Amino acid sequence: MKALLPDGTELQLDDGATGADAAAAIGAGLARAALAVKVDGQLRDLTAPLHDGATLEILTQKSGEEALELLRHDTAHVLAAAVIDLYPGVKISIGPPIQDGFYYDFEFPPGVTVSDADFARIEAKMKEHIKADEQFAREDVSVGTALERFVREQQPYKVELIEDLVRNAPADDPVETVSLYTNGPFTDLCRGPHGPGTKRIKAFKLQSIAGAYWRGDARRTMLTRIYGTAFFTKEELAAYLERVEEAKKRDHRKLGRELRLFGFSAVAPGSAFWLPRGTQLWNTLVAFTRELNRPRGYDEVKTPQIYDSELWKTSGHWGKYKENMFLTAAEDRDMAVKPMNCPGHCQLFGMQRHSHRELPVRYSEPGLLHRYEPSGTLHGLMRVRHFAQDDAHIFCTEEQVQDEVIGCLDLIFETLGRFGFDIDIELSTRPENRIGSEEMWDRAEAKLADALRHQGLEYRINEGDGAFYGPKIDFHVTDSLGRSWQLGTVQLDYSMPARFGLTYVGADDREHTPVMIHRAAMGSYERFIGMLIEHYAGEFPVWLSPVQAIVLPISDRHVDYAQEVVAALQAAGVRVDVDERTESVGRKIRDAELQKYPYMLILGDREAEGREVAARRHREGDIGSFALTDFVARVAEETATRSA
RNA sequence: GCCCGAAUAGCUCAGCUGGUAGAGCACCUGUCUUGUAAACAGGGGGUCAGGGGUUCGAGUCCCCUUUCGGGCUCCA
Repeated sequence: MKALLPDGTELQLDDGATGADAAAAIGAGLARAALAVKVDGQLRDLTAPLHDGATLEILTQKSGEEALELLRHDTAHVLAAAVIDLYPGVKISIGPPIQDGFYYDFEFPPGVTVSDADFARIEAKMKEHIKADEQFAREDVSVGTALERFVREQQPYKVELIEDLVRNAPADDPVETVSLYTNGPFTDLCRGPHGPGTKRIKAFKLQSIAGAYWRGDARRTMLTRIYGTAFFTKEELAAYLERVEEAKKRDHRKLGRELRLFGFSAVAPGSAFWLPRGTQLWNTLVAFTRELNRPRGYDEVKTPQIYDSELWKTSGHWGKYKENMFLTAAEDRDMAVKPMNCPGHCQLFGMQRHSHRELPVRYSEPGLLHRYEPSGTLHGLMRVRHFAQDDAHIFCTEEQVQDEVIGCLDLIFETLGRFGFDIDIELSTRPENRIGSEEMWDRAEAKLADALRHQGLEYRINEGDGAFYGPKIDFHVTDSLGRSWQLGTVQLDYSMPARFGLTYVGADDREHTPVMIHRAAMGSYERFIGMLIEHYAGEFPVWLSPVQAIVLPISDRHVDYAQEVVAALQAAGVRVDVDERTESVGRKIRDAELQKYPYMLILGDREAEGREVAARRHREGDIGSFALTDFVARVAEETATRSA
């Protein structure tokens, strides 16, 4: 029989030949390096028989992501083998490869807890299995045989997985057999494929331990998840661990403290205390928001913090989010601190009569919000209990929805584009727990999809993740350690205006219910600042930097001129510090570099005489001398145009 | 909220199997008056997160609480 190779050549093989045979026919080196084979684009074990006319690609460690995934999947099985050796009675569930590594979920016997202190012991046992070069042997068995086996071995999770496989199979293609993979003492229900043997695992490391609910369901057992990673070489593993260490240096919680932007206190968990510099950064972003909103027809408004529970019942939040709101009472009235601005904006809209001629009405408000987030979900600035959004609500007619959504997408891109983030877009559709009719959801989801297509944007559908009142488009960005966070959002809402009885008077002189669009570009300022810190590693562009320059007089006799320079910069709106300590210039520069000031201005006799500044750029070093007026103009220009 | 772990000076950390706290940086004072990434000397600063227990004796062992870290669930 024949097989076709990636370079277009044909390979002659005996009937019944396997991927391993094909690799051997090409060359002994490839045979040794082979991990798996891609047959007609499908990854298979090397031992799987080929068919005539198959297109083949031999997977080796040079094959990139797919090869790494295979290796990590192999390593997950070795981890399970080691854990079964060390913890008799352990129950196994699943162990897939993931981004950057793998995990395996276990239920340890009652009373047994495993922590990262046990990693050394588990890793040692894994090494024994790797050294033994145990082969991954695949076996296709009937559902009955597999069930019997896992029942006998008291592995209820595997039994449940098989039962679900059978149950969820389409009627015209029922599941009759399942595949098992055995490496050493361990046999797992597994789709495969796997590499030839455990010895291919040249470098691995267990990384962390975590609880994880069985099947991701908080009502079910919490399993113990062990995370690890694996590479084909020790050098790659070392390089990866080094990258992780480097990424940790960008952590916004660390930089926030070092750069004196914000802090946290146990007296207000999940709520940042903003130091002067952090507050400045915050205000710069709010000013940026206002500047973008103004020409787009937004009007800034202010609404109260605390409302009667009746308002939350009307909006629907009381039913769905009461547990996550800060509740209070005043004169026996149940009140709640606002977790979002929309009901307040509905109240505001309803305070006046509106003609269709006024629409769209666009209210923006950087309002302070409080959400009683579960303690375990808090995370630096990324997930907090007290925050503000660059929030706005648009009330418009059905006909205006398309243009308004497009306008929102445009605004979000202009906002996020300024910072150069890599953005992932998601369209989140109707959730299980929702209000409104199916027709409403059909229409709303279609409108958002249309707007995305109109803008030529790539997006992914996130089934069932919409807000309870409508579908949404979300903008996601990843942090320094690869965790994804939602920033901007556009949400279509056909429910809340009706619940609040909002109307406008149409051209037909009748009352109509407006459509409401909720949108934010940065999301919350807190999270956005957290992302910015990690994105820039604390080295903000000039326009954004809390303090843009620091003046460094060389000796005490230069302090007067330094004050003059400070005054000139401040008069032009430049944010500037001065270091008047009687320290060496080297010392002042070092400290200023560590604080990541974009500009350092060194002032000595030469500068004082010539009305100049000797400028130094963060990271770059000396950039030469400027006439004081020229330098002031430069920074003012960079700030005004946000060009540096 | 759930699982695992952690909490020692402002920060980063040391403190062996229990014998009542230490370093570097930062801070303060003095000397030095400095030309592009760390001058020198001295000094102050800790109810070892909080509470309870075991013990002759607890930073160290046990329990509870709080907060934080890594995940899971959740995220209007």
